[in-house]
Amino acid sequence: MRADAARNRAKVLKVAYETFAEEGLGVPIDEIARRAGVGAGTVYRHFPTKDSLYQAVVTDRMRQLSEDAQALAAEDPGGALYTFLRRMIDEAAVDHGLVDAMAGIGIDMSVVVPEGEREFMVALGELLILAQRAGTARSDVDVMHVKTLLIGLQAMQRFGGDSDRIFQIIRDGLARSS
Amino acid sequence: MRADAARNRAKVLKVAYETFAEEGLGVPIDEIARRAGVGAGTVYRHFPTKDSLYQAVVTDRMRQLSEDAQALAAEDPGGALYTFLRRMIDEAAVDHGLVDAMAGIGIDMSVVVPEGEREFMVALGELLILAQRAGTARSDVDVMHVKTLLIGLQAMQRFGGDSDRIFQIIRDGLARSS
Amino acid sequence: MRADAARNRAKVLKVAYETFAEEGLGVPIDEIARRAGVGAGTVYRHFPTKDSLYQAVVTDRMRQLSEDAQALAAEDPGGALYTFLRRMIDEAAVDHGLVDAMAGIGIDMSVVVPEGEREFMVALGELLILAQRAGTARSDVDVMHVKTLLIGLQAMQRFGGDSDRIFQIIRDGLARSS
Amino acid sequence: MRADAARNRAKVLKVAYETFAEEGLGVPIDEIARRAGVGAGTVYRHFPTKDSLYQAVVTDRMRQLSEDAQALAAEDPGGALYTFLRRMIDEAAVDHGLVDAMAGIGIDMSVVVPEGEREFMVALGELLILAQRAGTARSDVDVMHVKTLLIGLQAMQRFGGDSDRIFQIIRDGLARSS
DNA sequence: CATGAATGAGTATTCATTCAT
DNA sequence: CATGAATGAATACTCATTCAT
Repeated sequence: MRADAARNRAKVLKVAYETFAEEGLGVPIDEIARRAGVGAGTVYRHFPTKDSLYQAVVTDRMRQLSEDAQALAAEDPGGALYTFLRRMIDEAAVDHGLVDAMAGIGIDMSVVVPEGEREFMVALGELLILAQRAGTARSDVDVMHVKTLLIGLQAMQRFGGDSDRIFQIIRDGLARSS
Repeated sequence: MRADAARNRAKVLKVAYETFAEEGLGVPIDEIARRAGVGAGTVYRHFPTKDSLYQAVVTDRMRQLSEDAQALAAEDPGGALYTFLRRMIDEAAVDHGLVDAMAGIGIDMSVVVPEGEREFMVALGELLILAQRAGTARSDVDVMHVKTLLIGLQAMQRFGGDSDRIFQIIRDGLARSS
Repeated sequence: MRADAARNRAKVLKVAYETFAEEGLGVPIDEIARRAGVGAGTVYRHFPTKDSLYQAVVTDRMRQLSEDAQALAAEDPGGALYTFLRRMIDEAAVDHGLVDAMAGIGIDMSVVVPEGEREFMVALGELLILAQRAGTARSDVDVMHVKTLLIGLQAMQRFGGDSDRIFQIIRDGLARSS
Repeated sequence: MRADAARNRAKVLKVAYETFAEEGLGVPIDEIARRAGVGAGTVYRHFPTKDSLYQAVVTDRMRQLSEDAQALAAEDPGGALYTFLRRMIDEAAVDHGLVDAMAGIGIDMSVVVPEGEREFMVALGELLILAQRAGTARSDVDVMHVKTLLIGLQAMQRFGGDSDRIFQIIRDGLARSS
């Protein structure tokens, strides 16, 4: 790919993420093209359908998150899981329910983002194992449970309310020895 | 209201709930009218905008749920909270993320369904107090926390996975004496 | 026709005139029914189509005008023509372009209101003849010319501006001995 | 603007003028698109609302008229005013009451077409001054009076009847030394 | 390759008219 | 007769996608 093409792709991806987060998934492709400073045709060259753009945005985001998780694991193995969950929850507000909105529209993320998803799960799994070793997470849960709790926590965060107490409840439940 | 009008209104509401649940909020009004066996104009007579139909569907559902909650409280005061949560979670699969989908579309339920909401919160609050009295819920949570957890649990249920373990985690977290 | 039916008919006619004048011809029949305090069905009983209501409104108005013209002729034969024109022009603002709006919508009044029209022309003709006898109108014009000027004057009045000077110009043109 | 886009814009404008004149303002945009041989979307790209299309049509027409007026002034200063009025009146039949129809629909041209309007008034003002210098127009009228008379003349023309005599009456009134 | 103009199917909403109550 | 609920055709406008420039 030519350098300028790659630059355009990256620019569109970034703008798309921000725009979806700000305005919801309903924003027209034209609007994203405008904000990215390219023609609509250029968006379509890189992402042949709107769904493929959704997918690319989410994959990209998951990659970033996986990297964050790895960095946290290196810094503070025992506390990384909760730090990471807390961070993702806080960012859920920014994402404005991207994933749920997609679900609401009938897009099944697990089908649509298999690669990014796998990477992400691996990274999350690492954090869980470290926490279990450190005794801060019960042993009868696996990475899917944590992923599920994460989904729930994000939903709760978006719903609003006393997120500290909620986080504490989940943390207590997750830490309790079974 | 005339008998036939009331019948149509109820029919439309029922069909709308089912159709939104099945197909998502995107279904055209025409489709709902078709399924309800009425003209599109009839839907619009009762619900002058699509948003008002969303709102009516949710209000209606909340009323049902409030009634369910009251019935449960009468039967089994101590266990009612968890029975109710469990039931709502199971039904979340049917709802197919109605509320989240609405959020994704930019509809703020708390603005849109104040009456039904209030009733529902009162009923849920009853259950919480009964549980606290029975010692099955920690005392440092209020009804908003429970509502928030419910939102999260529904999101998790829709996400799929081992809902029993998840429910147990939340229950443990909620029951833990603070 | 029963007394209440007649009362309804008159009420609808009055309300329709006022409403069309205020809001334009676009107002839904339902709105007129509402303002008249009757059901939509009742409007349709008396005026089976919207066009027939337009027609009835205009016919009714013309009948009033004819009566006005006759009264003026009796009072002041020489000046009646100009007084009448002036009055109609002033009322044009109230009518808000009823007739022109109808023309704009593709309704041809001359086809649609033959009776009322004829009466009106007779009354106007009377005024013209009286004015010609009194020497205040040139002799090379007939009632159609006056009607046409009236149409124009109403258009000008609605357009706004210095209606006195305009009226004077027309009056000068109409009075000038040919 | 790209050449093809400009061509489409012009084509739509031309077709819209003709179609409004023929069929009234009620014609669906789809119909105009069809007649212009473009998709509905194309009409909307150039004129994002129907009102903006009305406005563009009128602005365009006023520009043509201003040019006509200037040409006439150059040819025959003394007679230009009446020649121009006469011409506009004759063309009023073609316009089929565009402006009045707009007024009937509730569109205020003076708000909507300020630029085209100003140009037109300037051109008309020129003609009036030339006529006053040549002694063929009374000195106590200004350009607004003439504009108003024009509106009225067009209304009369559309109404039908003996337009020559009418024109003569107005001309006599306008020429009469005050 | 990039651009942005064109396409046209899709949809919420309105309203004249009919008809069951 | 009166009512107002039901009908459904009509229409402005949007936006994903294609394609000429």
